[in-house]
Amino acid sequence: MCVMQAAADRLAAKLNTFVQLSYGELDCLTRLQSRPTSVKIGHALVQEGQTGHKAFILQAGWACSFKSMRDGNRQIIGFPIPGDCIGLRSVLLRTSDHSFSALTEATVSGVDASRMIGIFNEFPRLGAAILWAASREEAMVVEHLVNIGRRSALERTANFFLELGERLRLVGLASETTYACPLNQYVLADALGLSAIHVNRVLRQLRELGLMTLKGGQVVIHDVTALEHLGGFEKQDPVTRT
Amino acid sequence: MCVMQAAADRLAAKLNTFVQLSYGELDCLTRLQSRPTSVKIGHALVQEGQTGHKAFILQAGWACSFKSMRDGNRQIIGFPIPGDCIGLRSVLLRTSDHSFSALTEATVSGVDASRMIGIFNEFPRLGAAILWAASREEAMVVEHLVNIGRRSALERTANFFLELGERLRLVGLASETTYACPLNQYVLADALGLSAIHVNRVLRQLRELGLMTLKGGQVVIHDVTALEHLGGFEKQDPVTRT
DNA sequence: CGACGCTTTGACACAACTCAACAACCGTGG
DNA sequence: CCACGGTTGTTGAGTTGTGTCAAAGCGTCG
Repeated sequence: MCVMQAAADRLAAKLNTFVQLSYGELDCLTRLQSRPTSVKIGHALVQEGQTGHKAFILQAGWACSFKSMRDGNRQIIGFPIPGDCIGLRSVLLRTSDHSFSALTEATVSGVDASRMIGIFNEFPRLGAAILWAASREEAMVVEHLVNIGRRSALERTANFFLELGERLRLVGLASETTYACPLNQYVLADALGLSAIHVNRVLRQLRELGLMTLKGGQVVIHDVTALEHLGGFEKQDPVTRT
Repeated sequence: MCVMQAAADRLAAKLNTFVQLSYGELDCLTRLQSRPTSVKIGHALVQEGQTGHKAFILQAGWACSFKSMRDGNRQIIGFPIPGDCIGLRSVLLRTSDHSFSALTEATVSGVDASRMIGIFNEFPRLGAAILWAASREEAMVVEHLVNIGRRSALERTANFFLELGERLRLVGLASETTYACPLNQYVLADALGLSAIHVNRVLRQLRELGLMTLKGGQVVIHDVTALEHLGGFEKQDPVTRT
C-alpha cells in the first residue's frame, strides 16, 4: 500500500477509494500534476467563458465555483474542499461555463489538460476513476439543486451545514460536531439562493433553537439529531470499491 | 462516415459529435445496448436507493429524473430527451441517488453496467466521450441550479422553455419557435421549484406579455428576443471536436 | 483614531404559497 | 348520444416567507 504517496497527493487518495490504483497509475497521477502553487485570497482560478484552461486539484484552503449573472448577482455552485477537482469539466467541454475563485489562501496543483485526454489511452482505469469522481461531484450539485428548489430557508441552511460537515469529515477536516468554516453571510447567501440579510436571520434562528452556531469562522453543531431532522438530511452511503 | 449507423443509434450520434468514432468503437456501442424496449407512461426506470442498476439510453419519448423528499414533495432534476443517458451516474456510484420515470410512452435501450466499466479498457476514447457526455449533463444541472437559485419565477420559466427548446432543436425535435412539450403544470412546478398554481399564473403572464404560449402540449414562442432578454438566456457555444 | 468589512436589527414591500372553488377537457360507460 | 368522473387548467382572497432599504454595532487593521 502506498500510504505515504496517497497522503502526499489528495487526488490520488480520493481516486484510490474508488479503484485500487497500481504503482504505474499513481505515478501517472503524480506526473500529471504540477508543483503545488499558492493562490491569493479572492483570486480567480478559472474565468467563465475562457477557453483552453487548466484544471486544478485543490490541495489546501477553500474555494468556490459560481456563475455570475448579468444583473451582478451570482449563484455559487459548490465549495471545493481539499482533494477536489476544479475545472475538470471545462477541460472536457473546452469552454468553462462557470468561474472559480479562492475564498482563502489556497494551494493548488495544476493539471495539464492535453495530457488529461491522453490518460484514457494509457491508463483506462484511471479514466474510469476520474469519471467516478466527476459523478460524485455531479451528485453534489443535484443535492444542492434539491435543497434550493424544495426546502425553506431554514431547512436549506441546516442541510447545507450538515452536508458540508460530512464532506469535511471524510478528509479529516471536521469532527463530529464542529469544523472551521470561513464562509461569510454574503457567500452563504449566494450559495443558498437567499439574501445575505435573510441568511443572518436564519442563522439567528438556528442559534436560538439551540441547533447550531456559526461564529468566528467556526461551525458548532449543538443538536445533530434535531438539525438532521430539520434539514431532511440523510447520511450518505459508504463508497464501494470496484 | 457511418451516417446510417449514427442515425440508427442516438447515443452514437451524440458521442460522435465529440470524438470522431471508429468503426470498432461504433460497433462496441451497438453491442453495448440491448434491443430497444418500450416503457409505459409513468413507469419508473430507476428507483432511488436501488443498487446494481442498468443505465438506459432514451431513444424516443419523454422522461424526467427527480428526487423525492420525505414530505412528499419532489424536485425534478432534468428532462432527458431522446439521445440522453439515463442513470449513467448510478452505474458508476453503484447506488442511485435519484429516480427516473417516463412521462410519455417511451422507448429505451438498456446498457449493461458491468460491460460499461470494461469499455474503458477496450476503447479508451469511448470512455473519454462518455465522460464528455456526463460533463454536458452536469452543465445542464448547473444551469438549472442557477435558474432556480437566482431568478424570479417569471425569468426562470422563460429561461426553462428557451433552454428546453434549444436542446430539442439539436436533435431535430423543435423548430425555431415551436415544439411539442407534454409537461403539465404540476410537472413544471416540480422542475422549477414553484407551486403548480404559481406556474399557472406565470404562464398566463408570459402569454399576456405576448412572449410565449403553452397550450395543448405545444410550446409556441412569439417573441424570441424579448423572451431571451427576460430569461437572461445566452446561446450555448457550438461543440468543438477533439 | 478612523476606515473598513462583516454582522445584526427593524420596518416595510412584494413575490410566491395555500386554500378553496370552479371551468374546461377527455375518455369511459351507460 | 349524453352523463359522468378524473385530470388538468384557471381564478380569487388571504397568508407567509423572503427581499429591500436603512441604520447601527462590532472587530480588526492600518
